[in-house]
Amino acid sequence: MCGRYRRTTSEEELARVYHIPIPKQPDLPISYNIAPSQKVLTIRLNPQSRVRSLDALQWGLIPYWAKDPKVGYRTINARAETIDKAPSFREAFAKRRCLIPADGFYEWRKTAKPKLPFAIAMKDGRPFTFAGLWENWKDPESGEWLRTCTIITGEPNELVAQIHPRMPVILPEEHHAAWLEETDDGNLKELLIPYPADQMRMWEISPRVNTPKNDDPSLWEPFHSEATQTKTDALELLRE
DNA sequence: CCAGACGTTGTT
DNA sequence: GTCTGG
DNA sequence: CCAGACGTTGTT
DNA sequence: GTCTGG
Repeated sequence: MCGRYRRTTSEEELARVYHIPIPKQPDLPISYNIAPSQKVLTIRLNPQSRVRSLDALQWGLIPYWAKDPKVGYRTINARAETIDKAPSFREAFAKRRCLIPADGFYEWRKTAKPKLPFAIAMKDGRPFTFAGLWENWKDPESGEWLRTCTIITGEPNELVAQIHPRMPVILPEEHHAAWLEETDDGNLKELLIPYPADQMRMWEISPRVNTPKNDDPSLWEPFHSEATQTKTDALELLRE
């Protein structure tokens, strides 16, 4: 699902676009290939000060009651369909929601052999935000606090459905304020729907993206594998 | 009662 | 096959 | 998400 | 922490 994405918009620019004052900044580097377990840039709302902030959280949510932080390896995504029931996510869904800025994400078409990676982004190239949840977890051994997050996934739109049965939930700006509140008006689950396909584009990219060690702008370049050069159905994928 | 799970993906 | 690391 | 490891003993 | 299974 959503296990890899790109964020090359600076923190300064994101702060401007999403109305975030920046007394302090996480100073996370931009990346063309962000992977689970890494620290990722998030937007949260301080319920006391009513101010939005940019924060670095580790990707892979660890519930506060977990005994072992390794559960974070399996909680990089939360299913929208069950997010209000799943023990690992329901409390975070009720009280600890966040936004995760990106300007593209990657999905693999696995019905082909070998699997083929694709990039998905907005047609206008602007950044957007995934719907996310966050948690604090205290390491019982060291007493250290770990701050973690997860990206919510749901049904794909018609564009992404061509290659993959799931996609991350992207929230339009009109819903940011409600999502970031500490309270739930009871309708938040209704926001977790596929982002309109007509505003997005998708293209095949090089399998160099497969390893997060490769982290450079060339990952964004269109690429045509032998499989897509020879298979009619794959070529149709690339048509608008 | 205690023990054990608590998650997602995709399955050509 | 399953888990860890990035 | 994918890639890569997956083990033990005993310690210059 | 809370729920399910035995």
